[in-house]
Amino acid sequence: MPELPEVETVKRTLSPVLGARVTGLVTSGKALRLGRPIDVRGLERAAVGRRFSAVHRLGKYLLLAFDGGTEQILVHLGMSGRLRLAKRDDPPFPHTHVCFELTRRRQLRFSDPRRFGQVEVVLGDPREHPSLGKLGPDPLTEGLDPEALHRQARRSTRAIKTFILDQTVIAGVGNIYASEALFQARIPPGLASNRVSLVRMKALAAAVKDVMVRALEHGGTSLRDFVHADGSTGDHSHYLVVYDREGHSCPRRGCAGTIRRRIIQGRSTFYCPMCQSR
DNA sequence: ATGCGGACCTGTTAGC
DNA sequence: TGCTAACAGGTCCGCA
Repeated sequence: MPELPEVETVKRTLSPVLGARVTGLVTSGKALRLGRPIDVRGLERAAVGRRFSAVHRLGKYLLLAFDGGTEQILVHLGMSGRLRLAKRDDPPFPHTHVCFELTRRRQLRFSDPRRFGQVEVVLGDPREHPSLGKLGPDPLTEGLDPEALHRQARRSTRAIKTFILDQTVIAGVGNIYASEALFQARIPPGLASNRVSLVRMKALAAAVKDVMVRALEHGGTSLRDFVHADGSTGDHSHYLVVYDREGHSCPRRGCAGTIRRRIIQGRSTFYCPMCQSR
C-alpha cells in the first residue's frame, strides 16, 4: 500500500503517543509476511511496561523505540497494512493483527487484510537486520547522489523502472512514484539502466525527491484505502499526473501524447510515449 | 551474479 | 443481482 511519503505521514501522526506507556498486547495469531507467526513473547518483552520513546523511518520501514529497552519493533505495512491510533471503545478494525494497549484508554492497532506486512522485534543495531542493512539511500533523509546512481546503473541491464524500485538502490520508491518520477524526468520506464545518461540520472534523482516531497506535503496518496494513524485520509491522488491515467491525454503542456500502461516487473507502469522517448 | 516470474493473501471493481 | 476475472501502494525465493 504505502510508499515512502505514506510511511513518513504515518510516522508523523504517531507523535501523540510518544511518551505513552504500553500496558498490554493483543495479537490475532495469524502469520504475516513469509508465513511467519507473530513473535508475541518478543513483542511483549520489547514493549509492555515501557513508554514509546521514538518512531524512526528507514525507507518504507518504521522502527518503534521504547524507553529503557534495547529492542525495537520493526513495522512494514506491505500493500494493505495500516497503523492507527484508536480508543479502547472504538469499534474493532477488521484484520487487526497486533494491538498495543496504551495508557489513557488508547490503542495502537496494526491491521492488514492481505498480511504482506511485517511486525517483528529487532535486537541491537537495526543496520544489522537483513532487510534494513541493505537499504539504499533514503531520498528525504539522506538525499541521492546522481553520480553514484549512474555508476551503479551502468552495471545493470534491467529496466530503469526496475532499478529505482530496488530498495537497495533507493529506499522508499514504490510503484506509483516510480511512474511519476520517470514521467517527470522524461525517461522511458523500459529503458535499460546502463543506457541512462548522467544528465538523465541527475534529472531522475531530482524527480524522485520532488515527487516524494510533494506527496508528503499533501499527506500521502489516498488512491484506494490509505488512511493515517489518526484515521484521516491523504489527498495526494489528485496530484498524480500519470499513475492510473491510461488513455488520458498527456498532462505536459504542448504534448499531444496519450498515457499508456504497460507491465514492467510484473507491475502496472504508466508513461507518455511522446515525452518519454529515447 | 543478475534478473525474471511466481508466490504470498484478501478485498474491490469491472464486465458479463 | 450474482458470478468471475483482473487488479491492487511490496517483498522474497527459486530457477534460469
